[in-house]
Amino acid sequence: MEFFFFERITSSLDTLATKVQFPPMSSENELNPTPAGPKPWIDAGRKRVTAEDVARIAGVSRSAVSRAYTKGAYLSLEKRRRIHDAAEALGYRPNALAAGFNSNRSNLVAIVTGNLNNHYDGVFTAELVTRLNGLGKLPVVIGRTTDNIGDSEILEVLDYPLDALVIRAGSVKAETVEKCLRLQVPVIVSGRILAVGNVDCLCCDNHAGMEMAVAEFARSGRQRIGYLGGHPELSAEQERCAGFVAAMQKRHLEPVVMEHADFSFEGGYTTGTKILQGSDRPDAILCGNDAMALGVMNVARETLGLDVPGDLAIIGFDDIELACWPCFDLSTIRNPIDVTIDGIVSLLESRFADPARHGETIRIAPEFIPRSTH
Amino acid sequence: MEFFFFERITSSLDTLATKVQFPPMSSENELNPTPAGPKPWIDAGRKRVTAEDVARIAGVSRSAVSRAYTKGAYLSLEKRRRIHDAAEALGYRPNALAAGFNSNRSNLVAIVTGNLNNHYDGVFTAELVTRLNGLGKLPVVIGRTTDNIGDSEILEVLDYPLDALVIRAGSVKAETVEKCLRLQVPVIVSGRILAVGNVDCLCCDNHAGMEMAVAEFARSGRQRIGYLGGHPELSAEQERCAGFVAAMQKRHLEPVVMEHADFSFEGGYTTGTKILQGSDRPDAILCGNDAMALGVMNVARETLGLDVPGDLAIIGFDDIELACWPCFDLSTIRNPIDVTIDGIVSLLESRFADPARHGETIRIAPEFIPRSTH
DNA sequence: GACCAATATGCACACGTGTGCATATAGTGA
DNA sequence: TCACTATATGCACACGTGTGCATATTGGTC
Repeated sequence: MEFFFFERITSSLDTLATKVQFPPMSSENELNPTPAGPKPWIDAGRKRVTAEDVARIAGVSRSAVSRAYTKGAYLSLEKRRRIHDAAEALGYRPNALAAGFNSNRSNLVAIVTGNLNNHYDGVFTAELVTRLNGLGKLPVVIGRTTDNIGDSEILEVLDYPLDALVIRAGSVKAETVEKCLRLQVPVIVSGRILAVGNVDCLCCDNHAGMEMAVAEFARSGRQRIGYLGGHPELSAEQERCAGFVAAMQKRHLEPVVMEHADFSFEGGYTTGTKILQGSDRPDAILCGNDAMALGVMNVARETLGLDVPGDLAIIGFDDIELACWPCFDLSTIRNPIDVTIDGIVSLLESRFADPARHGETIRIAPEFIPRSTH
Repeated sequence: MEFFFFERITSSLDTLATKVQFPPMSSENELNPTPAGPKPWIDAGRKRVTAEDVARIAGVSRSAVSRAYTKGAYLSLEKRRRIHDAAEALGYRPNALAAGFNSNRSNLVAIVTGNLNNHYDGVFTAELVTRLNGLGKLPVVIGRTTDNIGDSEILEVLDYPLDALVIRAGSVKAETVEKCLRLQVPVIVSGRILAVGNVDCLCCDNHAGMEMAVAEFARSGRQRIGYLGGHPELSAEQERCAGFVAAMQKRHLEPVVMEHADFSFEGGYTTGTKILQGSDRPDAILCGNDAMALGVMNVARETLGLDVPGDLAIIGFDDIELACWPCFDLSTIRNPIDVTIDGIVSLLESRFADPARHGETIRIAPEFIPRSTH
């Protein structure tokens, strides 16, 4: 009697099996034979199996099913087994969203990132995703590959009850962050410092990094130093540019050229061409990030046949994976992803433990990585 | 009287303001001044504002609030205005998860990807994320940067009611996919063909791609052709390797060497060193992907001082962005990401429209991109 | 047998929303 | 005034789960 439901499902599946058309056979077929038993096809009318269904099959109350998945809950061994069997037969898994729904934890953590095509941001996001997966969180990525992300996308994802929001968009408005906080969503900003209550921030000490780079150029006797930055609207660019200018002034040096591109290889290549073909060519270029530095290096070597570092010294910023490839071996300022991710995870855990704690700011120390381009 | 709730909130915030400690001031502070009015700090005890709260403030029923956010619903202009004002004052946004909870649409789409540090997979994921964002879906990324992802991670994310699951893990088991289908979660597999009912697949015609590459080597008179593939467990590698072997046999050519690495630059570099320093060096190497091809190229040029393509011809697979950088200018087989993503989105939409439709398989046509390394 | 603690189990509520249904009000035409 | 339609609004249910509370059963000790 109580097995009626179960029978209805299997019979429904058998009926379906005759109707559904298989995709064309492939060579994979014998490698991965479909095992015998009920075919796991999607049935338009049927919905996900719930605890109620399992309870009906196992002949227990729905509460018992819930307890079967709760460690430490009182439940007789006999029932636990019956429930487990029924769940197995039906393919039941507790709906984590429904569970989190009343415990007020969605496990959703949104990662808002600037431009995913930027190699550094891509690796950064991937690394953060990996860590969040390890913490049992669901990383929801919000980003674009074409352009930098805007604040409207952040507001959209806020419609979901996030456990936290990690923002890595250099131009996010303080006003937007405040809207997050009003919805009681903890915010962590990476890549810029934001003076808004309750927000945790991490940022590389870009100023110090640029000072290191200029010091290296000065030490090796470069006199005609140029600068190629990213989009001036981005916070990282503002700090790096200011750091460069300050370091130059300190040494009474005048920049030969100062240009801005878009933090991409293509940008570095195009603007690098303009700089190097200009009337007074620098003998050193400090780049706002590695991608642009590689673009400049390509112009120098491939297009103009210049010797790097003989004719032109180049220093980048970030230390992306490509920087240490033998063909580049780029001197650069490391903006350590691992340290930053560790910091984010640490801040997240502190915030989960005490949502109302005051905001904390972590400055990440950059490091000069001497290679062969300066 | 009915405004008691609102007053409680504001007074609670004002009390808090004296207790919470500000983060240290920064130079950003005057750029982004905190606007006057209630400070949007997180309050440990307070929860997200609900429609019920808005209803209380606006003096209407909760249904009315819901209708205020439903286009086309009957609601007097007067009420709509009052609700909008109250919502604005409280910072209310409908909880999208609760809304989707009973309409059986979570908007969550999981993307399971092999190794996020693989450049191709990284860009692929980023592009798919961008598209899904545009469709109003929440892309949940499951992946690792260290190793290839396993099936257990897929089963974990299945605890959430996904709208769909896009798998790009070359070694996913058919059994795992069946578990997804049993939970009524549509599955799209990219990068391999899986003969399981209701599953949509996309896969580049790797066999044809390798045939093109071998044809190019043969045309330019290369006789001593070697092969460097990825991990043999991955479906893409199996197809590519088989394609290479078949194309060679067809021309009565014997491979000089056949090795396998891990689809990474480092793998290509290390195994490339082994191949090129061996006793009989090939005059052409066909690589399983571009990353390894670039690794091989680095060994050849930087370490051994070989001329590419004079001493050694190289052809890769994928056509990643780096392949067309001037310093590489790598001849390769394009595995077009844009076409693949278009296909995924198209399959997704068909699947949403008719969840029970039979599985469809799309073969993506590869294209030979002649550059200067062959 | 009496008492108590430990174990087992079901009921009912909460979580936040959309919406079907019933009902109330306003507007229009005869 | 009546009938009919268009508009407006609230009640109550559904979605799937965890859990507090009350109650029932068991096992052990005096």
